[in-house]
Amino acid sequence: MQKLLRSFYDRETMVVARELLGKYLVHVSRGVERIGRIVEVEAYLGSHDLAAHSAKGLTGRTKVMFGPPGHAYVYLIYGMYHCMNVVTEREGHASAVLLRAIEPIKNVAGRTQGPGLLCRAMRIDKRLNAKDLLSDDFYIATPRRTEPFVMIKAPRVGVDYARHWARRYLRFYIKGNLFVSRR
DNA sequence: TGCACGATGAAC
DNA sequence: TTCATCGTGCAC
Repeated sequence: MQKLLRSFYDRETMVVARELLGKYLVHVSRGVERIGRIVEVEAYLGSHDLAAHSAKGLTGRTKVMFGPPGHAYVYLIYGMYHCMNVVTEREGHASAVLLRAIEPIKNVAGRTQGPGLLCRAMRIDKRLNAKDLLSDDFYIATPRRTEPFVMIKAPRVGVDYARHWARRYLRFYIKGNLFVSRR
């Protein structure tokens, strides 16, 4: 597998989001390598995007989004689930891609259809916040063999508070994949 | 120092 | 449709 380089993440967020589909998320913890195929993502375009956490500005939680690309932004949501993002674009742009669902490839137990379930199954929590995704134990890679797929665009989930930004088609997923979260 | 509210998921 | 559960951001 070919690990994605910094230059992959340092591009327009919507391009990164679309190209993350079909890639392999790899996390090694306690000597166990877990791999999931990314099948659903959402793009958060920067501090001007009212649905993005970075729209609140530079705060303790959002500082990772304002940092350099290719790092993980992991946060606790609703007091019980974690969500994982990939920081994109140049430092200071505060954009990211939320990983919403994966297809189990290796050592992934439990359901993975949704950002909270994905993190639970991949053993991803706040300890990985701000971690470099070019690490040896936490990265995204291009699989040796890639399956062709059709991509679907849809509005993002759970961001109705973001007015017109909630209606933009910034959710991308692999058509027909069984592990895409519904709604 | 207090409090309203989630980029969710599961139960009813 | 309701609820579990708690860190964050902002009001006071």
